[in-house]
Amino acid sequence: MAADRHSLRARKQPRQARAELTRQRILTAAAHVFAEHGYAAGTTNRIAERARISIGSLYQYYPNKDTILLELVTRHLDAGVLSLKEHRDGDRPDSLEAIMRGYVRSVIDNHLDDPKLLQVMMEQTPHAPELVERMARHEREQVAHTRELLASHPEVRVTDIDVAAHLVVSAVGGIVHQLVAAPRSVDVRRLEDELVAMVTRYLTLG
Amino acid sequence: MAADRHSLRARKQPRQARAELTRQRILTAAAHVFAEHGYAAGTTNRIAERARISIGSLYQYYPNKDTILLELVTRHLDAGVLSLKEHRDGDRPDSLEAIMRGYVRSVIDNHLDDPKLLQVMMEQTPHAPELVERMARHEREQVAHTRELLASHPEVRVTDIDVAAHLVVSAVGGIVHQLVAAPRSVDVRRLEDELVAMVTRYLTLG
DNA sequence: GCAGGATGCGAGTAATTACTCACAATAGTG
DNA sequence: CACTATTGTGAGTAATTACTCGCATCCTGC
Repeated sequence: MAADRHSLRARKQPRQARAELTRQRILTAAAHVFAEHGYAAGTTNRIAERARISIGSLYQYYPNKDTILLELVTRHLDAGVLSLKEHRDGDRPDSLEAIMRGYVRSVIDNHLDDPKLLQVMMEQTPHAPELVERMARHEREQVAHTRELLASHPEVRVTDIDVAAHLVVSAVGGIVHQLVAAPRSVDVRRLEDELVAMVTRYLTLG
Repeated sequence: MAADRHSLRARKQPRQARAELTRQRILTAAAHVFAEHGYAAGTTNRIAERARISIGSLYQYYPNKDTILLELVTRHLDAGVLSLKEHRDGDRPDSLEAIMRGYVRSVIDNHLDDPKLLQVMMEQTPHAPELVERMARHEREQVAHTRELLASHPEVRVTDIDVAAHLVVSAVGGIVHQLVAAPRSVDVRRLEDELVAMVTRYLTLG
């Protein structure tokens, strides 16, 4: 996971339809392999094998191993943002608790999808500057959005909105990641209820 | 990070004082190297070099690389438990908030000590069965202890003590890990205050 | 001071793995 | 069909790295 000088080399971009298909096959295979073996043991040869293409083809689409993970992370983040947007647009709840429930559930659903892969992404983030940057930006956006939400909602009573927004995002993210890391010893929906309750009470009783 | 058959091979145990010293040197060096390079790039040769011993000597004390990390994790967990005990025995606070403040601060202090190393430990945990087991046990103990605390404290009003204990441990652990992973963009003590407030309110207004 | 055990050494080995390159197969175009 | 650009192939390479082993050095008890 070091800086790579392969990045600069020009990669041809797909002209035929099968090229795009191969790209997708590689990503899907990589997701499986990384989830099963972790990043270090998830070798590029294994990925190619699983995708049923040759190792040479793989390197025609991705200049190095890091880039594959980077694309997986990007897609995961994009999917998360989209999911949040959908949750918000679906219904217009007025109570703060309903909003928080939507948020919490959305985050949980995103992460329970493929816990192992998510674990790998979290692991490798600190070792790739590109990933660090992307994650940091994503978090800033989350906090900013939450801040706006809190600021505009009449039920919210906290002294410092910035800190509160940060805490909410950290709490939900942190707990869900804990949940993902360890095999869940407690019912997910049950924990969701309590988490929503905790956050809501915190926000309304400042 | 696979199963290793070296583990069974007998390792001599120290007779002379310098042996124990070397052991300690290895551990200290390993902590630095893992923190700086991560686990995969933190090679045993680098550790030996930093400890100013030969690679051969290193393998006289630890049968393989995994074992070194395992010992570091063990010591960290033990230190954490000890720190918690001290916090509890130091003063006898009666308010729930004071207890929670002590707990949160203890966890934060433990983790802010060497964030990078902690990151590596968290990363590797899922890849070593021994570590998984140890961590799981540690968490069970934490939850059990918290459960007892909540059960015996008159201020606590929650419907399900088990879930509440789980949530508190997850929340504190999760948020602190988030805090450690990302460069903290918000003041630590400030976040601590709010975290304590959140948890306390949750517990007292069930 | 010496015998024997404990500790230290480090060049070398076997295995792994990211990545290359010379070439083959295939698809679009006139 | 021929011709060219695009896509696919996989044996091979260079680098890395966990770990070994035969030997040197040191310490301790007698």
